[in-house]
Amino acid sequence: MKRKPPTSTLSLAILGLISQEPLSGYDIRKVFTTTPMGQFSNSPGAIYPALRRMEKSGLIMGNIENRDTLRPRQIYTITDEGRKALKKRLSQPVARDDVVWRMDELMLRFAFMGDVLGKDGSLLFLRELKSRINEYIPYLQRHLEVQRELRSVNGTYALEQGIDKYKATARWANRVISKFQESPALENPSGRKDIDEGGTR
Amino acid sequence: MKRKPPTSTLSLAILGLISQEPLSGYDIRKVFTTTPMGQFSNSPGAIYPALRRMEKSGLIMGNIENRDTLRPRQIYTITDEGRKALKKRLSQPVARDDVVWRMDELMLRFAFMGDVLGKDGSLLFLRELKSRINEYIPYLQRHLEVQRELRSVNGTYALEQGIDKYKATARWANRVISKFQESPALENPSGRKDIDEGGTR
DNA sequence: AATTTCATGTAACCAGTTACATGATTCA
DNA sequence: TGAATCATGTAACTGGTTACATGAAATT
Repeated sequence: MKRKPPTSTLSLAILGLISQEPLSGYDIRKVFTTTPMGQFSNSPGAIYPALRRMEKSGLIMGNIENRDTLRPRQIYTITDEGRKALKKRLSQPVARDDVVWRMDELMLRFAFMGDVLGKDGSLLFLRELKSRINEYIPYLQRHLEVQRELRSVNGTYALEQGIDKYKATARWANRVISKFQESPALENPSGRKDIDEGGTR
Repeated sequence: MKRKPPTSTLSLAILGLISQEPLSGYDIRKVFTTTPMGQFSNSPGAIYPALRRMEKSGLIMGNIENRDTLRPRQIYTITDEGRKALKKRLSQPVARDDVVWRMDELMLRFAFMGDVLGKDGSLLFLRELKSRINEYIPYLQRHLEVQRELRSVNGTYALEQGIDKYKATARWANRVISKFQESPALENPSGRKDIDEGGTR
């Protein structure tokens, strides 16, 4: 019986990494412990069980390297089903709830989106993100007034910080949108590397 | 046997709310569903068990209102032990790991800190927060270079967004620090309300 | 009379953390 | 030869989500 695919942020991070190149559990841990991706957990007690869950649901496939030797390695490769699931997950429209509760996951989606959805998909994502943020900010600002009336000084400032962060993200989205529009509109949704896509640096 | 006090963000949010005034589980849910505090979960399946855990560990005490009537309400009040635990949790120094993994909790701490630690405590917290962020940003910027070399366009931008957010928070901290310093340095660590503390608005 | 709100809860499920365990291999 | 690294894993615990259940009271 195939289990249904896990949907945690960690699973997405792992699937995204494996989609770029086959990796072992240890490789994944290394990425998590040595890069800012570590925000999505780095404990073996999370990664190994997640890998097995993902294998059981058919998103990835483990191949034992050095079988029969003293130090076997499970190298996981993404399956066609996994690629389809990844694409589906990256293609989800940006919802208000994502902006409220799952900003980390949104940024993770954006980070892995380039190879899968290309520049066009990324642009669509950024425009949606901007819209959802701009719809959410007024709600927060109304609550700012409520907080002020409650005379909770710290509470008011804390809310202001939340608003600041969303504004910073909206500005970032604008900046990236213009950069994407400036550079030659080469589409690349297939995973192949464009020659010199980064030529504007 | 008393269980040891829960340490989740949700527990802190609940303890902070109850420290301001006695509340029922339903009251707490209402706060979570109608304000931006809802980020810290709003499901009854999280709140009611959390309340019972906190009661078992002695942080709060439930009193049944309308006992014997058809609609009893459990009103929870913070205990002395709970107040002590809250103060201790709010007084923790800001660690690098907090900045990396638990920004939400840090902001929650700041929001509840005013009544418990006063303006001095809040200032100390903000200065620590600023330092930890400024120590962390260079690490992120080094990884920005790595990402650029990997020619992962989206990955690079995603990291930039992370840095932007931290920078926005550092600027916010600076702003609040100056505001706290401008206004008359009335200390208020006792929970009593200063008359017109919000006079600078 | 029907719907919404008040108020509290449970059960099944999922998944993450901490801490520990194992044993080979490489390096100093 | 002892430490660090490679590589994989488990167990106990904690706690959150979804979905469901119950039933009174207030509202329309």
